[in-house]
Amino acid sequence: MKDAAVRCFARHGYQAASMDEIAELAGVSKPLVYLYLGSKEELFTACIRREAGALLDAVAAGVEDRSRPADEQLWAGLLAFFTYVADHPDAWVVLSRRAWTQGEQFAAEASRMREEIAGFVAGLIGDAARDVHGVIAERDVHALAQALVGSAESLADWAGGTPGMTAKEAASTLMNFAWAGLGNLMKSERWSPR
Amino acid sequence: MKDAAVRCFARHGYQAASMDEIAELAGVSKPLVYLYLGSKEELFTACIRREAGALLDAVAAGVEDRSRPADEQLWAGLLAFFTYVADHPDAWVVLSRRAWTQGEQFAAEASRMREEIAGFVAGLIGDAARDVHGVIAERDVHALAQALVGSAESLADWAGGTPGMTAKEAASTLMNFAWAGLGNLMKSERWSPR
Amino acid sequence: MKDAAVRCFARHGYQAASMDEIAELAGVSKPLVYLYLGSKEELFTACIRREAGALLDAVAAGVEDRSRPADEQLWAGLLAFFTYVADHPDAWVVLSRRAWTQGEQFAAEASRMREEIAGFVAGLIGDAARDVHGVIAERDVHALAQALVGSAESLADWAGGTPGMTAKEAASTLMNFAWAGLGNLMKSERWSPR
Amino acid sequence: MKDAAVRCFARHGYQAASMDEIAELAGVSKPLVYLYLGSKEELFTACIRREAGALLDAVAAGVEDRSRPADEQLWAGLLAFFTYVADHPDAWVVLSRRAWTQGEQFAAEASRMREEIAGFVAGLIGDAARDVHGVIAERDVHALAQALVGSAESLADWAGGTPGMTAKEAASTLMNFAWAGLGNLMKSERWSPR
DNA sequence: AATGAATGAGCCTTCATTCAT
DNA sequence: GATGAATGAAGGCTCATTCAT
Repeated sequence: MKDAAVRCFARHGYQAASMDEIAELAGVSKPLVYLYLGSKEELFTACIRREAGALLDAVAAGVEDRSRPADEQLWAGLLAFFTYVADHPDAWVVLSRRAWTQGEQFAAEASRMREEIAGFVAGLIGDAARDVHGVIAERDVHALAQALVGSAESLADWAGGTPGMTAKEAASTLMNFAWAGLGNLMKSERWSPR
Repeated sequence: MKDAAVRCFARHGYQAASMDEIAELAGVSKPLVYLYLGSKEELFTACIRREAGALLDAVAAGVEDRSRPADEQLWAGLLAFFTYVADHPDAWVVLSRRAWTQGEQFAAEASRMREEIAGFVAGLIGDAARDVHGVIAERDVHALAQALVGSAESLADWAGGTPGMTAKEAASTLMNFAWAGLGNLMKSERWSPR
Repeated sequence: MKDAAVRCFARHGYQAASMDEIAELAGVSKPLVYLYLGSKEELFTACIRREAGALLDAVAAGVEDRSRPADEQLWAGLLAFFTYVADHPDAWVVLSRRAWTQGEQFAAEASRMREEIAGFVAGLIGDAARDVHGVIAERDVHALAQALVGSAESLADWAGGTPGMTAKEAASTLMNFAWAGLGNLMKSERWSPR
Repeated sequence: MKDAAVRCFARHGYQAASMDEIAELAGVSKPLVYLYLGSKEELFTACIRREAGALLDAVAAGVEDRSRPADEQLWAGLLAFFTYVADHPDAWVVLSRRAWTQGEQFAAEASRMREEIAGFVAGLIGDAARDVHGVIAERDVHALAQALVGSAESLADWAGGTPGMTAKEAASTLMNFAWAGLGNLMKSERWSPR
């Protein structure tokens, strides 16, 4: 039943999705939806929470061991992320920033997940910096995490619309793109305008 | 009048924005809005088109000279982009992926702008590759462009919510993040899982 | 089970009372209510009938002997009425005119009880008239009965909301108010506009 | 438009009256009702307020001169009341206690009117008591006012359902019924159980 | 005998959209 | 050219009522 809701929300967005359609897609009557999931708001929140949890779990399961080298962790996390998103396109649509237009309360819900991922990535970047004895400002760490997460999101969207683009390929592209840049930053080899 | 519409759409999103509010904010009567801009859809499309054009113009003006070195062009473009976004937050809200309500046809409109920027970035990447006599697959070029654009979007959103974050700082962070990664890719120094 | 229904109907009125609440308050499941009492309408009708019967019985028991002098009968009846109403506020709420939702057929049900009481009162008035060899039109008898019943209802409601007002006090007030008026009417000492 | 609403509320009561029917009866579309009168609650409140005001005005106009003898004032007020009720049966249905089932907020509204009338009547009774140098407890005055108002309400309802019953007749019956009773009370000729 | 589970039907409310002026 | 006034259509939510067990 929540699956149907996620499908509808993914297709039309929160506002445009109608409870009628959700109920019909779920093959049940509307009052039943209200009986089990409460209002439309609660239903949406529940969907986001469930999907966010599943995505976080998938990534955590992929990373597996938080004591491995940072680059391996990042690689594993990216791979798990792209794989999950490829396998659950509707979930991704609901979670991605695209869906954040609707009312602050939902933004908060999905935003929490994003921040958790960004925080995890920021942790990795910090670890990596320590590994190479590099220095990097706290603020830069967060900005970089945002950039990395953003590029992952963007690539995920793009991969979703590009037939033949595998999760591994996307993860690989992003890893190459990001890791060298991060490495240089840590070694303080900064680019600067001439 | 379009300004009012952009403000409303930015504040509430497409669906939640009401024509009543737009008309009131514009200081005119509702029928006038319909007379000049047609339906709500057309109005939104027109807004997006206008704002997208302005953003593209700003970036183009920043880049200025398409014969300069690729890194300088990228830097100038990023700086122009972050500056414009900081100066026109409402426009950015409407243009950013956040506003791409599912199931609507406006996605196409904003998507066009995004693709134009991504194409420009892809061109830069190709140029840079040629400059260093590097090799890089066509598909990778596009994937990288998507990643870069995505990280720029993400950073723009994040900067919008982070007081004291200047456009220059954001551009600098992203430039450092991206340029080294691109450079390595071009030199075929790829990261690969052990 | 009917007790629960009466409580609910008294609290919320017919329309606003929900079968869910009634069933819950009765401590049984909803289908059981339907099994035993049929529809909501039938349930309400049954409640009214039961409460009306109980009220009538109480008054009849108070009057006791239909051969006593009319004033004693009236006094006894009033006292019994106010006592019963004070002791069963919910029953009174359901029976009183307040509950006669327009357009429903239950009006008939409660109305029957009211007419029975009014008829009894009318009989008393007729008896009293004969006692004093007075003359009084048939129509006047009924009008007076209505007036007396109405003032009793009104006083009952008022007493319900006035702490410290006893049944005896209410009955006494009404008896004084009514008896002299009736007496005068019977003696044809009518008030008429100057 | 409010007329239609009053008619509907009178026919079905607050809960059972539907905005659809009100709009249809008024010959306008439903949104128009909402535009002018707001929600169903506001509409009902407005109706009650209007009708209560009109009824109070009618009675006040009938009484005309507050310095006349109390019995004349009462007579004039009763006549005006019964006349108004006979001429505006729907208004009376909405105002009478029958309609008070629905939600406390409305009860308060109509109750205000009833208390105003009861207060006026109580004033008359007090005046009359002073005229005959009678003594009567404050509490009795209010109880009697309630009784009188109640009998008026009851008679009004009954007259509404009794063809050929004129307002004058009803007023006359009630005046006879009440005035002697009040007179006796003031002269302390109280009835008491043997 | 008793109930958890399910629904058809309807109501209040809103909003994009259009006439008549 | 501009608008006050009006509406068709649709959506969220509830409730009396009934099966299948």
